[in-house]
Amino acid sequence: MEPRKRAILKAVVHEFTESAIPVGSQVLASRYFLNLSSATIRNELSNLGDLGYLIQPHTSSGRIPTDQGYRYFVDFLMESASVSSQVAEYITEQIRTAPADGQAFVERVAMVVATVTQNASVVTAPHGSRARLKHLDLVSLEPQAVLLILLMEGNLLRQQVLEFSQAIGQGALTELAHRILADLSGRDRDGIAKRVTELSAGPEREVLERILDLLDKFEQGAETLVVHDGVRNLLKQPEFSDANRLQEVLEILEESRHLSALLRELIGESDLQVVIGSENGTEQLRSCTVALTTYGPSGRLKGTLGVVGPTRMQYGQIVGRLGAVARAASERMAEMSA
Amino acid sequence: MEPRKRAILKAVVHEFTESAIPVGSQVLASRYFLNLSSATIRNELSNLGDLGYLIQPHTSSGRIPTDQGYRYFVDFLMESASVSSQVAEYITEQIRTAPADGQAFVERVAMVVATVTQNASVVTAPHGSRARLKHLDLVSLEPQAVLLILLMEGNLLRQQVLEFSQAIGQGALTELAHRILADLSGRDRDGIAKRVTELSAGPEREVLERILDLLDKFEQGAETLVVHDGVRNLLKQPEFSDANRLQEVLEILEESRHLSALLRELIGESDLQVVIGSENGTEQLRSCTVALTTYGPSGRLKGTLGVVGPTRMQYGQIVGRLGAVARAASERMAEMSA
DNA sequence: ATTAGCACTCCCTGGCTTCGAGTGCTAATC
DNA sequence: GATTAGCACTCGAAGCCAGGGAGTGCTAAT
Repeated sequence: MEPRKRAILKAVVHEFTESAIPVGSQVLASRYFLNLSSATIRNELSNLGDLGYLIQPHTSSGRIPTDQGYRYFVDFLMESASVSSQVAEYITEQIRTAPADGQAFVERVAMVVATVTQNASVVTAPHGSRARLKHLDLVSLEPQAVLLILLMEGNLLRQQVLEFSQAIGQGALTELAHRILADLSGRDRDGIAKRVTELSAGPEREVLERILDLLDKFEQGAETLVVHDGVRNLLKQPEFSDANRLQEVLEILEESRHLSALLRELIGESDLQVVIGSENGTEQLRSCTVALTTYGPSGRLKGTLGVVGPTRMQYGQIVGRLGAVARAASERMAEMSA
Repeated sequence: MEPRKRAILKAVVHEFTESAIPVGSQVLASRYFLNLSSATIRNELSNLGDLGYLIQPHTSSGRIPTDQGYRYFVDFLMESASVSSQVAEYITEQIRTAPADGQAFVERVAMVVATVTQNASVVTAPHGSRARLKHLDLVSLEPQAVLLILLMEGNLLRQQVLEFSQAIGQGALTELAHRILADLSGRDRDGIAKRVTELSAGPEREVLERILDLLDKFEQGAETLVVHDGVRNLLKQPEFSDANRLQEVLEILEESRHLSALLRELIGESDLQVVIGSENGTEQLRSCTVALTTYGPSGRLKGTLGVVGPTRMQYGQIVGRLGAVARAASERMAEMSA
């Protein structure tokens, strides 16, 4: 595409993401292209329309970018904005003072992302099949019911009730927990799986199998911790002044089952993913952009962090700030689990 | 107040909570009072207006209840609706299959409340200064940093990082945790406080003091677990078709710090609390009703469970269903921690 | 005390007009 | 050949007006 077309597309996206009103040839001429006449720009706009990058809500209105237009912008024109020192300070301060508790930490991250991007945020706790077991405990509830407590890397506590076929006292449980912990501490999922195969039947093997179950459940996603925040920010955007739009989005956000599956699908392997409007397989998100990145203390342990907002979002700024939060959160976690 | 006035007020509230349109004398005459003329009803409506129970959005429109009108309705006219067997089944099924994990359990309860009331729900985990310690663990993170894990009644796990003045190995920590647990298991906050005073300085006392800190922090509220769900339901209500209204409410719901303070203040000692519109001290909730009840497995352990919705809510039905959920959740918890 | 009758109020709706920003096209210009 | 001035045209937004209707308050009759 010719440089001038690119420049005009970029200007349209800039202008529209800020003002939310369709942009016409005159404002472009007067604010961005002083050496071009509005007529010239009209021609270019018309071409960009033919190429599928821009659309007119109705004849004789200004242009707004199509999903494809945003896509081109994000892929080729966007500059990831540097983060102002004020915002950077806010981020580091909030992350520095975040609690070490895995759940609470994730909630703090979600709050920070929502605040600095002024959109809705979505965050999953760092996890991964390579995450290592840090601690484990067995607590007797009823004669045959036992609470299994797992502490994984990332200080994420998990609990699950196990039903034993016969009663075991707390003393025996404690002893059992010790033995298992000594055996498994520092192992990841596969390490534990290997250990299971080596054991003969008995309570120890039973517990190990349940631990594996639990880990797999978290990994396979149904139970992955996903929190969201900042829905209130979406209400400030004109595209959500109509309640129905927001309702669709909320249905996705509040159903964390859907959400975790969605995130898993979207983020794939890449480090930064921007999914624009109809690129979302999910019907309810067709007017939203989801921007995601990963964070975590190590390669073994990765969480997802991102925003959900109208396709008309300030991509450059948001990508920049997402990165800043991800970096801060990763560093903090590395300290925590050092 | 004369019986007939009460009947008419009741009819107005019924009609308006269902239709959301101001109700006039004719619909009342034709649907509720076949033996009265619309003119008679007009007189009564006018009187009810003078008494402050009804208001007209504009001259020559039907009446809608004032906050005071709803208050009278709730105090004297409302019949807590019995829960249909279908809904009752849904509730028991969802609660029965809820995970034993304290956090996840609360989230399930919030989901159920939101679903059966079709409003936004708010739920806190059962807690209380009389709750008993069930289990405790110390895990070494860094040489001098130790993760304290507490399991309280209600299967609510809490964690906090302790910084020790000197390094302690995991072996010593495990031994310490055992000793403390043997000492404190089954004690409540005051029991632990008493034990602290009896101990001389040392790592054991240090840990006990931190445990007390942690417990008090949860009780005093800043850290009380509060979850909400069902915001999407509010969007179906016409009073929130205007995004600004919803934004105010969301600011309260999403700021769980505010929320927990609010709940603590509202619920007081009573078992069922309905706070209507401007009765809310909180400015942002002036057009909302908050209905709360308590639940928990025992007198020692009480959580709050309730809804936030427009003042025009179906009070009878909602109160009935809140009660049903509270009962189911209480029973389930009693089983869990038996 | 109740009710029929009636004038009145005020919102809602739909149609109409005006206004203006923006367009596409054509012909002139550089 | 690209650019631009000029111009007719389109279409939504906003304002205005009239008609319809639901609902009221008041008065007089029952």
